[in-house]
Amino acid sequence: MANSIRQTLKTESGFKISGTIRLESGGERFFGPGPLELLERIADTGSISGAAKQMKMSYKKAWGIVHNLNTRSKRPIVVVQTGGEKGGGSIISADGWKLIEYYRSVRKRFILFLERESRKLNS
Amino acid sequence: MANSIRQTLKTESGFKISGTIRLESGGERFFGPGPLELLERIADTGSISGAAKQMKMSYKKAWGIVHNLNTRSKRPIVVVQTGGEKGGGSIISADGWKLIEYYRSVRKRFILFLERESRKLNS
DNA sequence: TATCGTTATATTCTATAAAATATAACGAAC
DNA sequence: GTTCGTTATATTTTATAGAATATAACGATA
Repeated sequence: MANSIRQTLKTESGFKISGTIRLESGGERFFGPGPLELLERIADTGSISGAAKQMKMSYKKAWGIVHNLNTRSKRPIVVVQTGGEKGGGSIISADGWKLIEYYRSVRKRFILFLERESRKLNS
Repeated sequence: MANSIRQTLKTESGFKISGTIRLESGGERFFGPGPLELLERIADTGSISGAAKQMKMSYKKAWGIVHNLNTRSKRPIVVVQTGGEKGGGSIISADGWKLIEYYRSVRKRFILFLERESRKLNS
């Protein structure tokens, strides 16, 4: 492959290989970069609405993601409290944290894969 | 990580790790699974319109993809003939084929990566 | 029970994407 | 110069996604 494509790709001023990975169950998407960031910000802010605001995402959409995660897991990923002091809030469950950590670890290896491939391409 | 997430993921009836990869230049997407399939079908049918029909995609969209590939490459990926015998047609250029082969080879390694990770997860 | 900010949900509006339709240009072959 | 199926392009219509708005429920605390 040390031929005209590589040539082409290089002369096109720096091609990169990028991508995304996600978890799916039963053919349906379950978890990916979007939900990951949302969970991280829920952990930060302590609420769905706060996380949504940070991501400039509508509360409705953020709530939908959380709802989807929770209804498709047998145990909740986000523990939600409606009402109460300060009106309520949300925290990441232990399972939620494990999910986050697992996805992060796979993503880390994925990024290494991409870097290896990009190096191979530009050499 | 041999703990409750794995447990969770397994009991959720077979989690898989899936994903997509693409080539990008200058931060913009250049090539991915969609264009790959389109090019393959153009090679099969000898025309953009035939490929579009096979993919149940509008001709306009297919043409847009081809146009994008060609205008962003210094040499055409798809050689297009308008008019002529049988009205015209399109063929994949040598550069186009190299692009296809390169993407396929990266994708092959990516699939191996996904399989390895999925095995790791379910063990 | 009045207050608070959040969760929960429905509804309406808007912007974007996709589909559908239409039409012209093309050039070899007859 | 007529025909052919394709490329090329504009326009209109439709469908989908997202944003915006509104409102109720919630439950601890004062």
